[in-house]
Order: sequence, then structure tokens, then C-alpha cells
Amino acid sequence: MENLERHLNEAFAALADPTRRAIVTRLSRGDATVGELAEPFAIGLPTMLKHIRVLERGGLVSSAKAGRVRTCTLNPGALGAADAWLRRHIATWEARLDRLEAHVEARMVQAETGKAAKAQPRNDGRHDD
Amino acid sequence: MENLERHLNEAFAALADPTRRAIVTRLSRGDATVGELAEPFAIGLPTMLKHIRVLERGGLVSSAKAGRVRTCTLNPGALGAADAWLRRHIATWEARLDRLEAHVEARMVQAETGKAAKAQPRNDGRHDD
DNA sequence: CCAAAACTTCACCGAACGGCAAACTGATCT
DNA sequence: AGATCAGTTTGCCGTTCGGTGAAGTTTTGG
Repeated sequence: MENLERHLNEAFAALADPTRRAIVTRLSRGDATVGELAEPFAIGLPTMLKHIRVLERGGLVSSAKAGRVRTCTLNPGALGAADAWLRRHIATWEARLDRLEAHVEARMVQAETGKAAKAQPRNDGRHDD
Repeated sequence: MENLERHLNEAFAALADPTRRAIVTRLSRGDATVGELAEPFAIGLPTMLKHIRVLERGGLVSSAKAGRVRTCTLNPGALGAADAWLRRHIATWEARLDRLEAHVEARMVQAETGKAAKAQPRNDGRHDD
């Protein structure tokens, strides 16, 4: 499933551009055609179509053509994937902070008790797990 | 507060590059120096420094120099901001889906009651869940 | 003091990006 | 049929991006 990694890749790349994030915002409020999407921003149809293609490659949007009109719809699954990535890293960071805090607290207790001053700082800079 | 918008902008742009996301992953596990960060990826120090600058502009990372060594640390607040953006849009989308579902359900009730026979299944093939 | 370590700056390269105008392709309207 | 509308494709342009090698700069170890 390295494909997932690459897909996440394209999803974040798609979200990198402010215009494309605005498109996502617009689509989260309801489906829209290429023309409807292009009109609020001052960009031409070809450019908008390119943005849509990028969003589709990132799995964020899908679109279908009916007659001469292409309608775009938001694909919330991919947003969820990016969200999951972010939350995972926030969680990892917070876990690290908790460990650090516990470590400091242990030191303070030791200091208060005034017992053996073997603070054991094996955590000078490294400490991966 | 348009400044927040631009900051979010740079944060997403920073996360667009896979190498930079890997840096974030690495830093979520603990602080690291420029050299330590560069070593796992096959890139030179100048390149790594550039990535760090991008992550700093996005507010994702901060770094400080002690002696001849620069140590980088993850700044979880910005991750949270990006996360909040994503969740807001997922929520908006889901609210929209709920409204749509309610609408369809109301119609079905109408159809069952045998009232106005305008069953209009505008829902030709969509509405997966 | 001298050399090595660890960045940092600089100048440059090729690829990718966002944008456009113009020409083309199918619907849809009159 | 002819005009029009909504995309779509193509080719181009200037900028930004990720990456490099070479030449500084500042600490640090001997």
C-alpha cells in the first residue's frame, strides 16, 4: 500500500495552492460546474480545469460530464486521510511532551525528597523510541 | 486576521513536499540538528536548510543555534491550525449530506403517502454512504 | 594557533507550476 | 443549418521549487 503514501502526497500537494483550497471550500458547500468554479476567481477555464485535474489526482474531488457541462463534487475521504496524518503527528508530539513532563516531575520529586541525587539524565539529546 | 489565512497558506505549502513531511515526522519524535535531519535523506545540508526555512515560514518548526549546531523543534500549533481547517471542511460537507438526506427522506414520505405523485428521483445513482 | 566540524550563503540548473490566448470539440438553442 | 455555449487541448511564458557544488563563517578540539 505504498500507493496510499503517494496518494496522501498528492492530496497535500493539491491543498498547497490557495486557489485550490478555495475550490475545496466552495465544493464543501455544494457541487459546482467548471464555469461556476472559475467565475469567483479571476482565472480562465483552462486554468480552472488544470486545478480540478490536480484535485482529482489527489483524490479530493471527482467530476463527471453531463452534456456539455462538467460537475465537480467533493470527495471527503481524502480530506479525512490528510486529517488523520496531521492528528497522528500531533498525538505523537503530545505523547513526547507527556514523557518529558513526567521526567521533569520525577526530578522535582527527587529534589524535594532530597534523596540520592542520581537524576539519571539519559535524555540529553537523543532518546528515540 | 488575514494574516492567519496567509500563515495557513504557507503551512499547507510546507506540508506539500514529501521530504518536509518526513522531517515533521522525524521531529514529532524528538528534536534534531540540521545534520541529523539531512542524513537519512540523501540530500545536502544546503537543501535541508532550505526545507527548514520553509517549515519555519509556515510556523511548523522553530530552530535555534547553540554554538555551531542548530537544533530544530516541532511547533504543534500550526499542525493544529491545518487540522482545524480540514475538519471544518469535512464538517461542512457532512452537514450538507445530512440536509440532502433529510430532503430525500421527506420526498420518500410524500411518495409513500401517495400524495402528489411527483416522486422525481433526482437521486439517479448517487448517494453512497 | 591550526584543523576539522557544522552550518550558511551564493550562484546556478533543470523541472514543475500557475497562468494565458487561440484553436478545437461537442452539446444546445433559434 | 447556423450560432452559441461549456469545456478541452495545445503551446507558450515567466516564476518558483528542489537540488547541487563551491566558497565562506563560526565553534570546537588538539
